Amino acid sequence: MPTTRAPRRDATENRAALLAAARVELNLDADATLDTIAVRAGLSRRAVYGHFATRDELLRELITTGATRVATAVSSVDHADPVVRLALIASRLWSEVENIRVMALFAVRGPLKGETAEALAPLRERVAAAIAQGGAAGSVRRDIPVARLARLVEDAALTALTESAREPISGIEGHRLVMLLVLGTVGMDAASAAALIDGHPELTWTDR
Amino acid sequence: MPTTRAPRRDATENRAALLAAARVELNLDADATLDTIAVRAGLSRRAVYGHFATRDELLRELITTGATRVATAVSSVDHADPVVRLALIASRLWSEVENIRVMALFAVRGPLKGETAEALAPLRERVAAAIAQGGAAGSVRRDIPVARLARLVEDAALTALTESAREPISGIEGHRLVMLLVLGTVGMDAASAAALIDGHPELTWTDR
DNA sequence: TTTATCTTGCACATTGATGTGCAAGATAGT
DNA sequence: ACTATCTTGCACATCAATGTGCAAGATAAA
Repeated sequence: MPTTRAPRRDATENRAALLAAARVELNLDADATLDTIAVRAGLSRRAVYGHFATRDELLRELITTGATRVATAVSSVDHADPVVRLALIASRLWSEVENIRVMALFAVRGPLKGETAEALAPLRERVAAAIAQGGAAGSVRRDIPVARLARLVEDAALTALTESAREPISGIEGHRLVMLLVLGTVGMDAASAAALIDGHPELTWTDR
Repeated sequence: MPTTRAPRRDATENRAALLAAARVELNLDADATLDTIAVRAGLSRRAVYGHFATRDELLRELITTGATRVATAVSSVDHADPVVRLALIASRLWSEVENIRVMALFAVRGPLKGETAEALAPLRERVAAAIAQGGAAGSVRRDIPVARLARLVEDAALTALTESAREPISGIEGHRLVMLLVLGTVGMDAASAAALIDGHPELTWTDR
């Protein structure tokens, strides 16, 4: 009986490289080819099929791991003030820009729509909860129904992330921009939003 | 010499129907097939080629006519207060939802990127001008460079238009939502934005 | 009614991308 | 060094969508 040997190190590395390449390439072009992705990962298109049965499977993995990262990044957010909490969430999203953009992409388009939206559900819930609480406290606008405002807040964050792809933006600026847009969408004026950010050390940009 | 006869009435109607169908269908699915579009227009796929040489030509026409409509809708906007002007522009965009969405689509994606962006240039300029003026007057935030803020404002408007596709929204509400988001992005708090809208009769919703 | 104009249906060529089979070569585990 | 594991390159099958040619039929203009 031939005892199975351990998987080769380079193989697992290549698998990871493929996922990373897909993330990068899909951020550049939503219709990126398998070949494009493989080449960027330093492999041939044929080799991809040694790691993933189909293109969709690669994307599926990309999405689920991305969703996990985002979920954990956001789950650790906690703060009494719901508005600060929203800013914190925005802040975390910035650190996951590439993942978020890919997921936003497939949440709208293609056969993985359902799964992607589902994977992002926890994020939606946290945002909606913060908005509801903020509305009750009077610190968040009440002229837009909670569910809708939650979607708009997501879009606002996404806008900032997309902007960062259009024109290069530094880490600090991007980080601040996401928070500003989210707070603005929630009904806060620009000056107050800036003050709130500067008044809370946990909202300061830290590189890693 | 055979004097050419006038084009048939149904033919020109069908041409228009094709463009309309494309607009609708592309709003539902960015990757809509020529066949899908033709069927919605009540024609066969083959008939499309009697009106447009290629798929791209159909889209090109859709975009240029759309751009013209948007341009004229926005060009008539004029108001001393730059912020009100922005709200007015937002208001006009709402009346061109479908056109705008299609154009936003092709401004990012596909071979018509360049043309689409170019066709939207006048809109961009007007927004940027209003922002610059508002910044000087102190009624618009100055913590974000004008060009970038102009893009973000466009995105904010687009967000509202997209939201209207996600969940049905009445004309009045949609109209108001676009303005609210634009004003919020420009730095205004929710209450002031609402007050501004309600205080200016030219910002009132009119069905037509 | 006559006739040019449009539409249709079908067959077919083309293109671009995905997915498979297989043999030969490269590489890491043992 | 031996060998399982990966990668490669090429050929090939498949699929969906675009674009063409052509003949027969429908429809509006004259």
